Amino acid sequence: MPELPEVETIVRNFRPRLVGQRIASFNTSWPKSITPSFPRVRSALTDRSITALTRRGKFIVLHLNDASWLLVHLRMSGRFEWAADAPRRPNHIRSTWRFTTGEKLYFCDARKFGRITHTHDLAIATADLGPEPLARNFTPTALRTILKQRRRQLKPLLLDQSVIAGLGNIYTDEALHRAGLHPATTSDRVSATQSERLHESIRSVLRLAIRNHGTSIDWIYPGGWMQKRLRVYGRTNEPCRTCGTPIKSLRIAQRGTHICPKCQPKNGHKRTRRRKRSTKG
DNA sequence: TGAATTGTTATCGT
DNA sequence: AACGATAACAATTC
Repeated sequence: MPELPEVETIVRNFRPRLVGQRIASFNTSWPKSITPSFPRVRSALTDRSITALTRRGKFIVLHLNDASWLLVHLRMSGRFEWAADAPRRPNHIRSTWRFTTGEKLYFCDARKFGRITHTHDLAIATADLGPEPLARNFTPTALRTILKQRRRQLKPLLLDQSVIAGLGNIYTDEALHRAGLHPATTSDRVSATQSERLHESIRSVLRLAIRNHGTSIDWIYPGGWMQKRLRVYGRTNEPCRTCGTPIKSLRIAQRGTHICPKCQPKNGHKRTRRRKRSTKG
């Protein structure tokens, strides 16, 4: 559930108190979530200091003082919690960091899908992630190239972390609506103008969501208010904020998908068919 | 109670 | 072979 803006918010929130801490001990009650293995990660972490906290796609990256890294992926329901900040002992604690200051950090995860990975080579660990959509090198041309290189429906293409890192179900739907594109549109049929609009939509919706500290949909991720600004996600049958047409929910690539049928027409308004056929032999 | 939820991976087909 | 579509899966909530 947490996507790029939520992960970015978490990183910003935890950075001041986490960076500089030295790990006294690390423990888990769910070793399946730890890679390469709990004993190896425990010894890699013990007595190390955290020198920086960053984000790559939906991964939280803890930089350690021996030039190794700990990657945390929240998947659906993962979250961090400082023991001292919790009014009572949190539910679903899976892993615990104890620091030399005496502070304790919990990794809580109701659904146990979250993953914690230690690596000595960050580049290898993140090798199959696509570009950061908010980075300078993610230009309109870069997106145009991505769309033309493939021939896939836009929705699963944008959800694919190896294509672009950080988009999930919410912001994919939001970006496509803002760009006026139907999620089932085939990527190589997106025009240059549409591609440029999609590029702008992706970046502006992510920036807006970060400014709003992410989307709080349910119990999983509290604290954000981007849900007030969403235009399609979770708004089935509610009026489109652009044209008033009821938002429709459909299923694309086994994912719940939300569109405005008027703002995001299936084939655009032009060319509804193509005749070209491969004649290579 | 079981349908819904998401990102990743394995598998199947072209 | 490379790519794209699809199914399965992790486990829990409401």
